[in-house]
Amino acid sequence: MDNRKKEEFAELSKALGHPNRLEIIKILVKLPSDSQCMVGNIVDKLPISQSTVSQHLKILKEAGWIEGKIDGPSVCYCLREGVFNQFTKLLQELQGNYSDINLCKRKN
Amino acid sequence: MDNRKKEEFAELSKALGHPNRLEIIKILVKLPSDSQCMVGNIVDKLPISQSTVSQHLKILKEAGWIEGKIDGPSVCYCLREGVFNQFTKLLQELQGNYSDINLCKRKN
DNA sequence: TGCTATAATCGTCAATAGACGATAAATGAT
DNA sequence: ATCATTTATCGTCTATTGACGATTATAGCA
Repeated sequence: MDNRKKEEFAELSKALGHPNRLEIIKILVKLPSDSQCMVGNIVDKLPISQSTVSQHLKILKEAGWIEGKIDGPSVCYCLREGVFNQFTKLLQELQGNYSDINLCKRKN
Repeated sequence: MDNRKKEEFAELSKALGHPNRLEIIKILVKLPSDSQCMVGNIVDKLPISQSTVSQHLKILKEAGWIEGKIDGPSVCYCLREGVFNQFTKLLQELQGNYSDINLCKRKN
């Protein structure tokens, strides 16, 4: 895993590393395919303010988890295509051919 | 995904969200099964001080990624058994039955 | 042209993170 | 008992994060 990938993976992981952002991802995953994913909908489902949600969305967008589509006066957010695959692949690459053989023998 | 799992997943992700910590995980994964994984070995491979490495190890340990075994005057760190499986499962649970159908139709 | 709705950005603040050197604690060797 | 080695912790510092309310920007409507 080269440096670029390491940075990419670290940023994706870091973005995932907050309960409210995980919740946002969960909301987007669970959306029926024909429904809207406006910011307001997300704000309604989280116990934090609109501006804070907007910040979290920015972090998720910059990390590559989501995309925003302007739709009239509002913005529709959605998961970026293939991002789960991307993340899973990076995780597997980190894991390599690791097996439990590598574990320290535990005596304590 | 209940709240407990969300916190657990967020902490694991957050711990992974730093290049130096990713590097530490990579070092532990790559270790030959019969070699030592002393802190000093890790310090030698990273461009940061011993105290900072120790902090990163603490974060990884508290998140559940690694374990430390005391071995004489030194400490041997290793991946916690099954942690990659745990993380992968949580990721899959987040992803649920998500498919690209949910993506916003992109026009912009 | 205003007016409303929506979301992003700004400014602020407290808390956390990430780095360092110095020190402390624990073990093993002399 | 002293000393060297190894690692954790402490104290400090700066930068970043996560939260908020207020403001700004943009689009659609009256």
